[in-house]
Amino acid sequence: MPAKSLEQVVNLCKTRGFVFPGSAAYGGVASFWDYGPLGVEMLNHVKRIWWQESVYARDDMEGLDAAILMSRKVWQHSGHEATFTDPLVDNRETKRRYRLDHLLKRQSAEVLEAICDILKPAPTFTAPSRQATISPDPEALASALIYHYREVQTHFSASTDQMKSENAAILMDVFGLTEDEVRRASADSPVPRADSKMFEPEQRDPLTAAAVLDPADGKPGKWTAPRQFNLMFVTHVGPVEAAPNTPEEIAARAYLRPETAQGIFLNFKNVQRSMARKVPFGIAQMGKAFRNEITPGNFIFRTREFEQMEIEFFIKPPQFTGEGEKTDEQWHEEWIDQRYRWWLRYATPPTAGNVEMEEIEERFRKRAQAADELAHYAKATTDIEYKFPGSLSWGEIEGVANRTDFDLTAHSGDVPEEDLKRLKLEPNKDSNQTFDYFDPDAKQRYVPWVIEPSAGVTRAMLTFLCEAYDEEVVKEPTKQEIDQIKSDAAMIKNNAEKKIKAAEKDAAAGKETKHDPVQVRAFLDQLEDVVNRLPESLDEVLLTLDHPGAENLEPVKKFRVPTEKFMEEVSRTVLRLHPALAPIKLAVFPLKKNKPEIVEMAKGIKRMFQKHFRTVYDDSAGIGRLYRRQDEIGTPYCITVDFESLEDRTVTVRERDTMEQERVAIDDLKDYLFTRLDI
RNA sequence: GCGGGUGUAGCUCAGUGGUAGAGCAUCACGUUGCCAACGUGAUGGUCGUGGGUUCGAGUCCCAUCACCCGCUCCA
Repeated sequence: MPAKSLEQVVNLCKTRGFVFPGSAAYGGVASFWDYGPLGVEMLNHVKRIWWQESVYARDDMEGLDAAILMSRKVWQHSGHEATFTDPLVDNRETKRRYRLDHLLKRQSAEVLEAICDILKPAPTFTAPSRQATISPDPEALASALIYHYREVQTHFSASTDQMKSENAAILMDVFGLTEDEVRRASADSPVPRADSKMFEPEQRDPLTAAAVLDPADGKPGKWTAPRQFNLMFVTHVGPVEAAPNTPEEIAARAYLRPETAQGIFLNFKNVQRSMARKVPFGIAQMGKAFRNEITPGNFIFRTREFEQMEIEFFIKPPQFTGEGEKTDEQWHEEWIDQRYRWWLRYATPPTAGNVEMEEIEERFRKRAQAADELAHYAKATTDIEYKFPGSLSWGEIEGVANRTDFDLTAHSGDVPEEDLKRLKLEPNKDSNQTFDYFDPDAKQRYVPWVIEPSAGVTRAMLTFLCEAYDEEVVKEPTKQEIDQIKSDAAMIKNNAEKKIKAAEKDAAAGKETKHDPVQVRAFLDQLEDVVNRLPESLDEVLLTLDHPGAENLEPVKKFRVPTEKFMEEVSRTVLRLHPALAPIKLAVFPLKKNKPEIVEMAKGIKRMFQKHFRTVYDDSAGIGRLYRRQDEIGTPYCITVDFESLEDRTVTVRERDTMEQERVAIDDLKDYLFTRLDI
């Protein structure tokens, strides 16, 4: 059974040294996490099994590690600078937030025309070239609106004016520019400053004036101005600090890469030539990537700093594929399948039976993205998703995209007109290379197409942790103990019923209520369901107490402590990780720590293995507790040295999932463990 | 950014204006012949931060910071 709530996994991670909140001493920074001693082991294992399968096990792959910082031009031509920004608007009435272009797509033609009518006479669009940009096409209209609102804000916002004059002062003082040069440098304000009558009232807020409807309630919203969210982290190359938006600052600007893929595209020819590769072949890369996510969260599921494992697999374009050769669509399918099997293989411990394997498979699925979900570069994308516990539920863990020849063409300097048109690209005047390939077999020159399987390392770790987490009942609870829980639950119910009545009475009298009757009722229903299914549902009892409706109920508080203690007695927490993923592979214990010969022998066995994989020695508790501790962090094997060991040089090897023990000679240990750990 | 919630020991939390607590964890000593045993003791806190009310504030008031959940998304 996998984790029932994300909370369980988060707690385990924090207490057992997998993941710690970042910068905790200073109150923490949302979305940044530090990986502890066990976390770093596991991340390394995830990366290792991926690299082994993606690079070593194949004949058609090479590796790469490109720089995190690249020329800003890379991101201009890849489309990220223009597309990796989301203009968002809020409805002050419904408190809903939308992406502007998505919102416009859901408006009627009349509304879109109304917006155009408002924009056309506005001073923002008086220039003929600007006038042409106004059209009822949602995407074009979105960018026109963003530009328009920014101009409006520039003219009415005091703080913006102030910032502008400060910037101007710095430019003049420090860089010695004239007033005229400052005006030209400041590309953000092509419209001269005017008095407040410059914009008609409806021109100040076209979205609200044109009665743009909120899809949530179908009524016209009270909209905020669209704000641009650039999802890329900006930094500067060079130690000189320049004032914002000055030419010096803009020239030094760089982005932390939002994906590792572009580094591969730029090195396509380097790798192909130096390794004498023929298409089809692929390049794999792992590394950190950074995205200023608007909403990070769900623990390490979506973070602003994360690590990717990406493959760009270069294939023949469809128009050149001959008889019997795989098409782009077939290659796409093959990679989806390949990657899906990888996820399943490492989510399944070797001890799993057929029933377990089927259950695991049900929590992984492939999902083809709909046309309107696709990224700007993709022809088709299929996501591999995992059913995470709790509200997170189905979440993407890998995307396998058909990126066509978009990226390689976008970075090429010399591209035929028809290809630019087909890919909706502008000619690239910055690049001095053409990323094409001469196919010696077909005797043709072409820009390869690309299939991209792209997964997150940290997200993979979360996936495997959630899937491996189990709270197993190991000691059959007595009927008496079950009855105790039942009677406690009955008491909670009694008390809660009273609180519900009181709350309803207060609510009727217009008074503030301490309890939300609906929530409390929902909690009671859940509790009843769990109690009815006892003892099978034993592991759900404590989780139920976290229900929002259980808050502020006295009997619940009293119930929690003894129940927690009871649960600790009858159950064990075990991470059923695939051995390849387990942070610690082996733990060695002495049965008696005050018998020096036993201790010495145990430490000797630890030394035998520690250079091969992470091995620990522990004698700080009774043998039962030592086993449980290792179960909790997924250590697949424990070795115990006892009195018999001193006589015949055999030890007890205990397996994590089955808790079965086997007597193994010390001399056979290496064989025994290496085969089972697949090392 | 908006709405809601939470900040007390390493963790989970109790503390309803009057001496800062419990369980777990950690450490030491003793005991312990294979699945979260026991005994004794110890370590650990400017109660998120700043201000106010009060004889007295963890508790009431104001401000502020941080984190969590929801909204946009996606590896």
